[in-house]
Amino acid sequence: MAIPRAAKTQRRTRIQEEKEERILEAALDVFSQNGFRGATIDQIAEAAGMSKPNLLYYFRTKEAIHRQLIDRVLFTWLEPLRAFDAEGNPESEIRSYIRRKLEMARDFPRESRLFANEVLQGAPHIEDELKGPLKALVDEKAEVIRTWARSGKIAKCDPYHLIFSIWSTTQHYADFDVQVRAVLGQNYAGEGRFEDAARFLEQLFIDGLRARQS
Amino acid sequence: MAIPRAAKTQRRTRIQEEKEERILEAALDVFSQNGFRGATIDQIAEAAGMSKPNLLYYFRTKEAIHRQLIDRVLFTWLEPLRAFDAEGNPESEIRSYIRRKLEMARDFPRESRLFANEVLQGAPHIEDELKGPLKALVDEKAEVIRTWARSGKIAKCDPYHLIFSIWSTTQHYADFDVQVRAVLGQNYAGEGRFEDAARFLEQLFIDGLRARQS
DNA sequence: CGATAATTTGACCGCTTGGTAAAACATTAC
DNA sequence: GTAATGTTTTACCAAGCGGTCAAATTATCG
Repeated sequence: MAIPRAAKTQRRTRIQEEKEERILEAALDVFSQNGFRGATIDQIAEAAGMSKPNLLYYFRTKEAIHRQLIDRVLFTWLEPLRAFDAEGNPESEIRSYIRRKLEMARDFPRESRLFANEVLQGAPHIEDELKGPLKALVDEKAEVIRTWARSGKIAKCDPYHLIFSIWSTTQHYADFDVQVRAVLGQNYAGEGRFEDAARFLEQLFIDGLRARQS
Repeated sequence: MAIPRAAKTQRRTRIQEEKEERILEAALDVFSQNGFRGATIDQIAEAAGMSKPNLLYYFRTKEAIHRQLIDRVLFTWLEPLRAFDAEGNPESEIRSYIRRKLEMARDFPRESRLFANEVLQGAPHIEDELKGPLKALVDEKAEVIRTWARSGKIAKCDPYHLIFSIWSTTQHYADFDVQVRAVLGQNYAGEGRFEDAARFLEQLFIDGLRARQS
């Protein structure tokens, strides 16, 4: 009798732990490439090397898999912003924020695309998280930036749009990877593009935000 | 007898013209919100106010609708970059390019999202266009930028990443609109965000690219 | 008008999809 | 060992999907 699925007992078995991980890993592949509606349970099951009903034994619905993935990603995705330190040196804080975000785009492109897919399609599953925790965190860091600007450490600028522009420029290398590769062409498209991007973006933001007297 | 669908005669009737337009308009809504796989013909037909078989009388397959939409968008989407003038003043050229791209994000967000959806999911339908015409155009304009940099009119920088960063920052306001609204909150989220964005981005890029002696 | 071509509809098909039921099989605890 | 629990499989279903077909309807033109 196994009516209640894999969650009746509080303790998760070794098998549960391992299989759920495999499913999430496979689902990340599939969701990030096809979006929620475009992904099928069969695809995920095959990628995870198990049958569809077996997968559904661990996650009752497609949405359940997606939700858990999104929750994870959302958390780690904001890590770099959380690390933004009000006490640190503005220039080096911004510089290392850009660098960290770029590293994430390079090392976790699937996570970035999962998130992009979700937001692009109207964020039907995470509107609350965006309006709640995300907004709160951004508000907090925006205040830090505003303080820096007021004390003349960086140029006066709208902190929200500054954050948006760092998000968009860095995530571009994950979300629009195909386009970036197509434009740069074979010759250029080694992983070196991330270093070139880092150099360019650091120059742009640091020089663009350098405090001016005018 | 109407065996060959709406294309046998070279001359397109008034009805054809009008219905096809209505279908494409509806399809833009649906595709841009759900991506290709996520969109259904029924949805598009309903949005266009006609029955599914009727829609399929004008476009034989779902892909045919999508392809035509993509072709259109791709063309108009590159218009601002094409307008980039080698003879013009670098600062004002860059400034107006940013402004135009932002206007497009504001006025044609569905087109932007259609494109983003496509690229995000690996650009299965437009890889050739990216590697061909798009790359060619970017290569050309990159050379212009490089010339400006060499002659000291703007700071030395990687022209490709400069273009990427303008694309990403401006399109962000269309593609990630939900997130932008969520973060800015009710108070801020009037259309004024585009003006704030324009101010910020112009400042960032102009100051970030101002020629330096160092 | 009448004929011919263009358009629209309703019924339908085969396939894929998310999800279920129940029984077979494996593991663990005593 | 054996009983209880946890896991996996096989067979299946109802709904949704892209698309077809033939008949019905409407527009066009001489």
